[in-house]
Amino acid sequence: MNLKQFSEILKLSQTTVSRALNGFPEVSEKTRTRVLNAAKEYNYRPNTQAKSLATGRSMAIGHVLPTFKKEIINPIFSDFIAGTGEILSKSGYHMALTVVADEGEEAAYRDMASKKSVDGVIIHGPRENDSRIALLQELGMPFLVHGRAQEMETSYSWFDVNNRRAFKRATELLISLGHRRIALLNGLEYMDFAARRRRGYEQALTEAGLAIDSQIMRSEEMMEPYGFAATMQIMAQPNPPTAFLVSSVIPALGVQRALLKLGLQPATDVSIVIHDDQLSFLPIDADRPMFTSTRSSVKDAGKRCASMLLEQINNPGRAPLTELWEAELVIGESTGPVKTSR
Amino acid sequence: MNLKQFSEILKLSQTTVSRALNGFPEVSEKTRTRVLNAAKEYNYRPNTQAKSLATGRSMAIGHVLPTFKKEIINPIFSDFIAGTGEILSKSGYHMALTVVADEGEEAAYRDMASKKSVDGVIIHGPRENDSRIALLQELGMPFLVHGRAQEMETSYSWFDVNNRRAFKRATELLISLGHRRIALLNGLEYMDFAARRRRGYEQALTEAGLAIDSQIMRSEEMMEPYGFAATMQIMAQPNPPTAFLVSSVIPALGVQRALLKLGLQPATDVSIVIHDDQLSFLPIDADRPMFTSTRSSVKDAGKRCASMLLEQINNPGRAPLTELWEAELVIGESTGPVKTSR
DNA sequence: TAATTTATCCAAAGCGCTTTGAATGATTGG
DNA sequence: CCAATCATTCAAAGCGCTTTGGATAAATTA
Repeated sequence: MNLKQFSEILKLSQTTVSRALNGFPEVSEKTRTRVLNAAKEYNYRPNTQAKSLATGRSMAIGHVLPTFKKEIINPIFSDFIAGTGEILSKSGYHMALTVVADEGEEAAYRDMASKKSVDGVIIHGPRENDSRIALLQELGMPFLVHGRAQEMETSYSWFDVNNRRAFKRATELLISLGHRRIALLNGLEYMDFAARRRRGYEQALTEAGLAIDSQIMRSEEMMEPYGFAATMQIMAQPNPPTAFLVSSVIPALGVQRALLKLGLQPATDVSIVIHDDQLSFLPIDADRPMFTSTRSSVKDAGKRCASMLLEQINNPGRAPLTELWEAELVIGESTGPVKTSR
Repeated sequence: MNLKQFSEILKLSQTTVSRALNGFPEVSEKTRTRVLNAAKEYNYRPNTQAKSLATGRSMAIGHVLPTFKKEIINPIFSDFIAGTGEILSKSGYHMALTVVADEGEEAAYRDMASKKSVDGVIIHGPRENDSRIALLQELGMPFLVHGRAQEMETSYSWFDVNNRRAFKRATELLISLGHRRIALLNGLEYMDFAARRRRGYEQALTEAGLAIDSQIMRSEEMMEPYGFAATMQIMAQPNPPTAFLVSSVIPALGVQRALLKLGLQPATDVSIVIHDDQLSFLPIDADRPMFTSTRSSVKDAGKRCASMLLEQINNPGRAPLTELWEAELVIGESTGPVKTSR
């Protein structure tokens, strides 16, 4: 059923029906309810593409997912879009996903822009001086960065968690518990968030007069085996750390596995602090949190990002929006005072 | 830049340009290359909605994601779409995601159908006698079910892994290792795949003349704490099992954590077999697999589902397509012969 | 050479909607 | 009672593409 047929049934013009459906004031309440009821009865809904063509708005926001190295799509993504999607659907938007190989990323954005297939995009996992930002600005496509890209002169809209501060506080917590050697299992440091986390860690160490030792620092993709392998290796060193700072729950599970394999008890023998994105499938806070963590819900981040992007789309002229959230420091069962050496 | 402007530059009609771009034979090779080069030079790409409106095809396939209980979006989903997206983009398709609350699911499908916003959909996580199947058939929307729904009379296209067989074999393996009490930590059993897994497990037990004991069977959402809590509780029982069959890596990590906490060694004290969807962020097969598992890549499943759906879309008349994959049984480090009791 | 075929190209209609500009009828004021 | 205002409604022009049904020129055949 299309508008023409539908309006013939109602014995109204297409104009009136369209206006009635879209809430314009030039139509009487009586006819509006008549139209609305009939729409429900005949299950009439305007064709998406026709509507988009006429209005010039696609009512979609895009995510470009590069199958970054090893063809991984970050698991954090499922939680993020759970949040994003919730907000978007309330505004009648949906999400368009495009999966591309690393090289195809720029082309994918150009594609979206020239085909006008989306009204805006969310940029994930910004790197230093990320080229996507300049690209989208050039294309005139509204966008919001989930994270930030350092060393950018131009201003743009972003949403981020204060990763530096979070890791600084986490490190300080460990220091206050008496730990002097603290290992860092970071994410890939060409990712902006990981770089910031490292800076926070180093700041705290420096301010406490502790040395920064690259022997106990790692930077890799945040997977379980990474946590395991790195821990096994680091703990085998002559002067092993008494605490670990880990960038995500996933590798932290590997750390835990390694410690237990080594016969070491978390908290008593070795402390662990993690950053927790509160992934829905890896909740760590059943009753008493399993890990001490700096936590910030990635799903909530998704919600906020969606709102901010919509804001941006609906007010094209406006200045960039930025927002920085502080992570919460939650004490769990994985930290304790350093063991007074025999 | 639109087609009109673009064709004026080329001093050709819109018809010819359109045909050149879409590979129709009625245009000379010379003009075709001229058009193609110009398109690249001027960065011309046809407007998506206009094209869709004219052709009647949206070049999108839809995923409806219900934020099922606890607002979880299954982490398996990220890997699945990594596969799906890869195939789709090769064919010029993209994915449209809609996140809905449980109740809104049917409405979301109706919406897609009447708005003609997608050319087909993939149904995730089918339940018994799943109502979505009848709905989509009624709506005349091409679809493919990832999984199967039992007790459906009508035929439809599906792709599935032989979950029953996989769990039967896994159970048989444990039995052959001498295990007589085997716990099952299943997913939610109103999900078709989980119900089938349970049946496989029970079949193997029955055939071996072993009792089915609901005391050592659980069915819950596959999260880490579930594995932990269930294991702690089951192992505290009078006659604890000597092996665990676990539905996913995620709860298996919890099982492992529990065992280690209880001072039990996997394989030597308690055997574990899991089903492994080969999630990219939880690879268990670094060198020697950490877990013995029945494995089947969910990403590959995503690829195959995409192909099958496209097939379905491109040949509207054709009979439903079905495909059943066998999971691979991989021996890892988590299984061993039962401990001969003291 | 005239008639036919073939290879190219094009004008215009149509996809289903929104929106402009105008028309109609009802209401009000003088 | 007529003019002016207001509230409703509508016809038709677009949005940017594809595609039908020619038209034109070149190539082939008789």
